[in-house]
Amino acid sequence: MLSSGTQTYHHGDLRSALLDAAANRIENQGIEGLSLRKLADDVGVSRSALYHHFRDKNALLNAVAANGFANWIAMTSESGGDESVPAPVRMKQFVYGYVHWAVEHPQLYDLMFGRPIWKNDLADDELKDVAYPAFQYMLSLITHWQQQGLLLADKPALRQTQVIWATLHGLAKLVTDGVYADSSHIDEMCDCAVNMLLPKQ
Amino acid sequence: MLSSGTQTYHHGDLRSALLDAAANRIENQGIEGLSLRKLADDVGVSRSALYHHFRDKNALLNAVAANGFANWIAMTSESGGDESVPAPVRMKQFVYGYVHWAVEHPQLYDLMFGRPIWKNDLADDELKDVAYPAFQYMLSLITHWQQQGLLLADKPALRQTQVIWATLHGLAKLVTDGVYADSSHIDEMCDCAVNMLLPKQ
DNA sequence: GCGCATAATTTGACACTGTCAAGATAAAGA
DNA sequence: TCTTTATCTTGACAGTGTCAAATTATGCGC
Repeated sequence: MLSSGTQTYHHGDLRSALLDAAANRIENQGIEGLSLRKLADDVGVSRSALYHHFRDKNALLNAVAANGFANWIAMTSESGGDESVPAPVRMKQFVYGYVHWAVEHPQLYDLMFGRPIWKNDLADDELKDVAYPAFQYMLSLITHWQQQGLLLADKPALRQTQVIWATLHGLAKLVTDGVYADSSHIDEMCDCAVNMLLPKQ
Repeated sequence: MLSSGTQTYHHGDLRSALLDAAANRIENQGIEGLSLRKLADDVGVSRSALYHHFRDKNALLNAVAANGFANWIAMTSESGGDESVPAPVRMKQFVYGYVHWAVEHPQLYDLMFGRPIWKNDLADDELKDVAYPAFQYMLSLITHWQQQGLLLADKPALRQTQVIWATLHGLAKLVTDGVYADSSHIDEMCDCAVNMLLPKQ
């Protein structure tokens, strides 16, 4: 009784059903609230059926993060690619896009850029294959800004990329974590960040 | 058989013994690796003795974070307080101090400024009482920089504080999480950040 | 269409987690 | 000394991730 297109054997496409359910639960309850057994209940399957599609809980999280990066890259290249608008405007749009995406997917953002996966060396090859190009894309984009004269000419592009990314990352995390800033002033904060990072407006 | 100064009843000062052991374990294995039962073993006490000194595991983490903030404030006011050195140098020292402290205590920094505690509203009053003054101190410090002409005069100090803090926070997290930057270039990144954030050098 | 190999799924079990209730112990106060 | 009170332990429970063995259903070769 196979209903839709590409899928594996008898229970339908369990792998992507698990991925969807996991993404949903993460979005709502956060990574902490994700239990493999509840997940199995959501999909209507036994608690250890998952292990035939993912080696680990970590492998499942990696796959969710990988999907997130694919989504993220789509959003990012959309707001950065249009060559007809002037570079400063594109930079502003990029900053807005970056922070807003993080605010709209706080838990997913946390999973993708957070300590548990990267510092503890839990990222598998599949995730690295999609995450590293994303990092590289940011580098090329900001290098491009520098070439267009938006940034300091006498500082290495890599360092400026790291600082700009740090600012975006920090804005995103402070807002999503609710530590100090709240989400009603995101745009003002983004504006201020662009103003401070562009040497001459 | 009470050995040292201020302590409660018969087992000695269990509360602070637990705090010390918890801080040690967090420093080494991270928050994820902290189990109340291992902690009890470390101190040589039963698994639920802890509940007479902390309501929860969360209450214990709050107390560790609160200690971290006390430590952090001591470090911070040390590098920012000396009025004899010029303001730009002090700012640079502050940036260095901030990022280096985070890199030296990555797990503790994560606990103090991370999502689990703040977003999920798990911070108790004791923690807020020591954390909010820390945030306020950063605001007053950066406002002071603005008054001395280091920052943009036409942008609100609060916004610039948020952006600067976001940059520091982002640098710290990117380095400690090992996402993109590694720790051998911390100083170069800090230098670059200061250069980019100061409108005229 | 039949039977076998193989993949998918389930059940049982284990070690581990945080937390609580009830009992045991030792200290403090009268 | 006796009572009270705080401290600590033991037993228990629900929940977690993970694995081995058993069960089921699917696809392929005949």
